[in-house]
Amino acid sequence: MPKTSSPASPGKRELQKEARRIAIIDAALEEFTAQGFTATKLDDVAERAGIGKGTIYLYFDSKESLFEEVVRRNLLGSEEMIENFISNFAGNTSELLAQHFHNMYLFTQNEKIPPLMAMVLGEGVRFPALSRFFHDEVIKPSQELMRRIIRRGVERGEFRVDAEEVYTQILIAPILLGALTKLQFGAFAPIDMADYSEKHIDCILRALKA
Amino acid sequence: MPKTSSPASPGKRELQKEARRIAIIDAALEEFTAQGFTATKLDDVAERAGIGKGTIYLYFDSKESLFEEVVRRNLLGSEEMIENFISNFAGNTSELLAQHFHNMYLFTQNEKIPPLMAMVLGEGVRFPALSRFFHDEVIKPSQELMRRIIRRGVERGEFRVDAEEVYTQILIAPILLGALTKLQFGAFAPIDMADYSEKHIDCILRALKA
DNA sequence: CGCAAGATTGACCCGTCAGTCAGTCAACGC
DNA sequence: GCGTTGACTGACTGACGGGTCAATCTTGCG
Repeated sequence: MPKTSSPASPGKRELQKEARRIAIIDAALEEFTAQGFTATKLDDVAERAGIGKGTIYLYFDSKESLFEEVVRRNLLGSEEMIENFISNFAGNTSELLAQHFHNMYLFTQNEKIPPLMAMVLGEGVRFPALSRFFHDEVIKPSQELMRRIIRRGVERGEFRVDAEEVYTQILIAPILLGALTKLQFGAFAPIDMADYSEKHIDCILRALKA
Repeated sequence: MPKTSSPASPGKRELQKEARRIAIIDAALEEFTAQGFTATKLDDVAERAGIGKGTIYLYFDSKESLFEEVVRRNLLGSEEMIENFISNFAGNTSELLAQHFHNMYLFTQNEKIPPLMAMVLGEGVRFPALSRFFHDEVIKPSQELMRRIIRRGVERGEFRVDAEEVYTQILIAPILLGALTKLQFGAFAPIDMADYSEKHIDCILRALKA
């Protein structure tokens, strides 16, 4: 079988390896999100990445660890960026909150994200390690950011004093459900996400306002 | 050829058949919710139901149609009951809404329900028919009930006039996310669902109040 | 060049199940 | 009883796909 990947890259093997690793993860993302974890065949992942199946095992221990890497690389947040955004925001907290939610909606608009979330929710139960990782690395930091914003609002007297006691899940839930609904039912029951997000943010502000 | 619908006709075999059908669905529910669709072995379903695997195929065409039956039997709502409840409610709409949400929280507290929801989310993408069914039979009716309650509130001047425009998903989302969160992360990050639901209902009422 | 080290490959191995079906068993009518 | 009918069974099959590894190719270096 002729080798095709010979062109160029006289450079380091190191670079090649890292590029290949990423190519595999990207291909796996495509397949996992399209087929789900169990239904995805590593043969297909390999084909999409333009390599042989065996090669996958040079980079990952198993299908499962590949899956974890896919989640890791694609859901791991840019928390620092958001943190800076929050710290440096000058306007009032309602605007800050609205902007932050807007950003989250943008994030979930990325077509790769909802299927990934659905997978983690749907198949996560059978991967406790992944579940834990997801909670610690994605859910918890995101909750803490939310809490910081709310605290800011309370301190400035913009939000009611017991606003901090509201579970951040309650506030965020519609974003996730919106993404999942669109994924599952969008084909026959489309949602106007712009309108949806606007109404959502409006509801939240009403619920938190002093 | 034996009697079809005449009352009090024991027809031993008939009864046996219906009982067996239900036994299979119940066993399948257990296995599906514990293992997920793909990971569930029909041998295990059969063993749990106390029958041979072949028998399953006397009652269902395939693993997939068995799955659909499981969903059908367990998520199909008691809409009429709820409808009566709403129609006959005497108090103000805030109380009605609170009560209705309370009921939904109770429903999701049933330990069988969250895994089922997670399955529909996780594997639903590969079963468009199921997705559609789920939307038409579960989501849509539930949204319509919600909308009726909100309309009642608006008509009585209890809710703001544009409350009807709020997407019912936004209001319901925290229930689903709460159930899923508890399922996925409850083991290491427990939630006080009573408190959670209370805060949730409080938020909603603030968001809708006139 | 030539060759060793390392990278890649895909045919193969092997366990796993969904689904089948020939044979067994139990109920019912007579 | 006894024969017919339908329910039930579980060993079997065929497809499938995760994971392996001996063979092959590529690269870097002397």
